[in-house]
Amino acid sequence: MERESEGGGESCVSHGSSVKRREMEPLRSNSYRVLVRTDPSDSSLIVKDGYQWRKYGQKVTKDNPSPRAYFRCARSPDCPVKKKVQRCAEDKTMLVATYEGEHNHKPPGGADRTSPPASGCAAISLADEPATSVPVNVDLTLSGTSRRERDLIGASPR
DNA sequence: CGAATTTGACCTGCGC
DNA sequence: GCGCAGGTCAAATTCG
Repeated sequence: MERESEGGGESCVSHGSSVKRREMEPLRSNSYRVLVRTDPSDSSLIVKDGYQWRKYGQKVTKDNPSPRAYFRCARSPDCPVKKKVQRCAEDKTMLVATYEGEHNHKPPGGADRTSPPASGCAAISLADEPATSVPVNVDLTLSGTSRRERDLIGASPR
C-alpha cells in the first residue's frame, strides 16, 4: 500500500501526543475500529458497511479538527450497536469508524457478516489490541445514496 | 406525509 | 470543587 498503511495509519488511530484526555479508549471486547479509505472530495462521514445507520449527533473533538459523527443502527431499535466516524487527522482521505457492540440482526444488504463490516470490505482492524498495531485500510467505495451526500459531494447547495 | 439528517443544548464523567 | 471534553437527546428542517 502507500504510506498511509503504516505511518499515517498509526497516527490516525492513536495520537500518542500531548493529548492526555480520553484519547486512548480501552475498546471493549465488542469494539473495533475500521479505517475506510474515501475520496478526498468526499466530505461526508457516511461509511457504507452494509448496515443502515442513523446519525444522531456530531461533535468536534480536540484530537481531530474534523467533526466526529455518531451513528446508531437504524434497522433495529433493539440493536445496541453504535458507530463513531471521524476523519483521520493526518489523512483527510481516510475515515476512522469505531464500532461498539454487535448487531442483533443481519445486514439488510444480504451480507452474511455478523459483526465486521460487509459489502465487500477488504479488512478490519483493532479488535482489542493495543493501538500500536497497524490498522488495515479498508477500501470501501462510497456509493452516493444519502441525500446529504449529493449535497456534500458538490452538487447544488440547494 | 413520513423518515432521515442537522444543529444546539444539556448531562455525565474524569482530570486537575 | 470546578472546568473541560465527550456523548446523547430533542426539536426543526428538508427530501423522497
